[in-house]
Amino acid sequence: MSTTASDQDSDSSSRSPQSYYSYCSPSQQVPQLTPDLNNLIYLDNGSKRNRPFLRIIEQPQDYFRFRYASEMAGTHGCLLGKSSSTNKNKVHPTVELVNYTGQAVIKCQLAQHKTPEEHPHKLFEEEQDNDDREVSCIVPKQGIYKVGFGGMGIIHTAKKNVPGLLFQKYAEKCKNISNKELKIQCENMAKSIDLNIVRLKFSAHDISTDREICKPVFSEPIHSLKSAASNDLKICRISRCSGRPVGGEDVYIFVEKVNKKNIQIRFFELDENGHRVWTANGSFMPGDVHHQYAIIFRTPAYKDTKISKNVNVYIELARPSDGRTSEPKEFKYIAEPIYSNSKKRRMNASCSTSPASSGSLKSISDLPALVTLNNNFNDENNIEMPKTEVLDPLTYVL
Amino acid sequence: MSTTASDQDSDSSSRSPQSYYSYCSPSQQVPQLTPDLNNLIYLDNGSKRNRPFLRIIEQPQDYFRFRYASEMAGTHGCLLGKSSSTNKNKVHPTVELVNYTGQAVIKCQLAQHKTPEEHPHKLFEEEQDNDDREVSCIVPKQGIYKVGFGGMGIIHTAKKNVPGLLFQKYAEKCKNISNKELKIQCENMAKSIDLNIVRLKFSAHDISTDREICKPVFSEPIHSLKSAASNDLKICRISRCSGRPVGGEDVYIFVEKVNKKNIQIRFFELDENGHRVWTANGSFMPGDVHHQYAIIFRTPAYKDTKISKNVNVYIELARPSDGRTSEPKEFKYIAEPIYSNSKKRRMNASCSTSPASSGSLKSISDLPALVTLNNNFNDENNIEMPKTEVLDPLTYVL
DNA sequence: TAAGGGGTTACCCCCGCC
DNA sequence: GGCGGGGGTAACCCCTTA
Repeated sequence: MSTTASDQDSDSSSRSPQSYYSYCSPSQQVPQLTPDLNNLIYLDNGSKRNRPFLRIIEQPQDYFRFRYASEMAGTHGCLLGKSSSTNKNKVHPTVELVNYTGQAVIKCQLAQHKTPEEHPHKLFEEEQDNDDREVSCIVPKQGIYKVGFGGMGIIHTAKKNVPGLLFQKYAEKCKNISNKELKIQCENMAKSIDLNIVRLKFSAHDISTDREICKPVFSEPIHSLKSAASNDLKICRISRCSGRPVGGEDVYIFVEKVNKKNIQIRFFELDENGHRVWTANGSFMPGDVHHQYAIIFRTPAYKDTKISKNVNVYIELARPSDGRTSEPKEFKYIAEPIYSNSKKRRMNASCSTSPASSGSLKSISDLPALVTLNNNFNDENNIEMPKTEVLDPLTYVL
Repeated sequence: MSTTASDQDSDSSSRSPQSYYSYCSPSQQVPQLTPDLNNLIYLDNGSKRNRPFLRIIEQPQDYFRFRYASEMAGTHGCLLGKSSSTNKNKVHPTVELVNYTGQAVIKCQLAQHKTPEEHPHKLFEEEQDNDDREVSCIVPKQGIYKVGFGGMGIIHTAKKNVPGLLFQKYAEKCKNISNKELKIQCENMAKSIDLNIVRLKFSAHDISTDREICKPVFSEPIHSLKSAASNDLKICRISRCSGRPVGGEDVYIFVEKVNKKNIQIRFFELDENGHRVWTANGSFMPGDVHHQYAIIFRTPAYKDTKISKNVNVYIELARPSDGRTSEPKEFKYIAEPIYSNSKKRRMNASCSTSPASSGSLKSISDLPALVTLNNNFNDENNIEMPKTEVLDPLTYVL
């Protein structure tokens, strides 16, 4: 949801002004090898004119499956550009070297999420058998200083190998401390590295001297697709998508891997401008999360329990640790007949996903009448529940 | 469910008559170190009088967690007797050497499920640091020829180590074939061994010569608790436990680990004698099994869709590969008002497990009225669904 | 600390689709 | 047939409770 600009390393003390130019709207797609008039915009700024800098034209996708070395036997697809998901045609992470003439080498390697340091995971290039931890390209190509990095993969370094890798790296640099001491330090360092998030680091180098032409740029983070700490949140199936405004009704949902101590179910309502005018949490306890893949929760009461007509709201999963949310699913609070103005009630008030269908929410009118009737309340009887029967929502917050 | 007798090795060509005596009812508990009058029964048979034999007094539990060597750092509880689950006091697998005088060594080791051969997993004895694959005890103790094997664990040998283990074992025995050939044979042999099931093999030996005093006995199989091929089946939560006799309604259930290609949801009805007078399967496809832990299925139609009063049936999980089933959960087919004789309908016709409660089925009267009303049909309207709206149950069979 | 359990890591393999 | 995904298993690691 958050369309953050590609961040220059946030820990770097001297923030380069160039970083302000590296913003790239996710919706903006810049095809490779075609003239890009956007360049003119960047030349329009007086203070930075003529200083070379790198800028990310196409961010990498947010989520990607990191593969272990043992999984590299076959082929499993490469890291794509962020806009590949919205468009049909595939693009790759792309950078441009601006305000530079002559040849240069652009290198790509993996950096940690929180620091500019090298990441223990390995950037892998298809069909290239180099054992470096980086991928290189030369600009200009066809006269253009833009280069897309295609065919890259991320090889997941086994956790147990990380301390050794760091030790190797620092062994010659740090001769002043004992091996034993260094080993302990490397072990501590290893613990601080998040193996589920990497960033791409692009740097530009003089083709003959290898000297850096400008400051490197860092991509937005790429999250491991298989970890419950960083994966994509998703509501796959939901047992009911309507209910009473007083709440307190059980809903069974099937979800992609979640951590039971780090998940919320959020109900919210949007106004016509798309602003959230009401939110509340579904109530459940960690024990109601079944093996990371399913949750039973109780619907929260709507802000007005005496609504006279149905209200459409949304349900989403939210992960407190990083603020990520799932795609929302629709939910409808059904007006109780006693408060309803119209005596005509709708029959299509509730819905249910069918076993035969896949996870996506169906149009209500697609559903067989039998199913749409299942969860209706016996509204002809018009029974109002005693207040004491509505269980208190125990909102669970991390 | 099946109360099989402890089986003498079924592959043995000459079946020992003693095996007929080794039957031990699961409900029968023989406390250790107390006189056992049952012995008299066994002495009553003319043909076998005075021949020594081993008999299992207490079977091991059906399900146990096999631990990897890497998990043996702490302690995780030992293998118990089968009747420990029904009683409070713990018992251990126990054998008795009958018709023997003088001292003897009783050994216990792991055997494969289908053959009397040694199992690659390792029997482990607490506080004993022996690297044997067996546990030994000496009888008589306190004058009694019964011995309980306490403090045993099962160490799961890694699958990849099995061929090597077999090779080691056969290397000196089979000098007539080449190492290469033997290696291949060991690899094939390894594939045929079920690592998720073991049996205990008890043998009695002369204390000085180590010669076997009688044929060994084999316990009932012990299943690995963590594998979906052998674990305990369980329905943990169920979104509804009542429905229409015509079936076709969605039910969401949370289950313990299952294999989507090897699981069925069975509805059945019992008569007053406990015989299954009707069975039908819930319909779903492998894709409706969510990550091994949850299933959406459609209820089957009851044999009579025009029942005039509610019918209580049961739902269970069934695993075709080994015929195992879960504990059943109750389900009620609700008579449609049009066919009902009585005009008084029950309000407690449906139920739902509450998020706050654990998995076990609650008494219907325990449930809050609000919840019990959720899934009722709008029976006041008395709408009969057109036949075409009822989806055909697509019974999935392995 | 014993006794049980759930979750994570690393690995292995299966699909549907070109 | 092999790409581009994806789910399941094996092995390991750690957490709850009492």
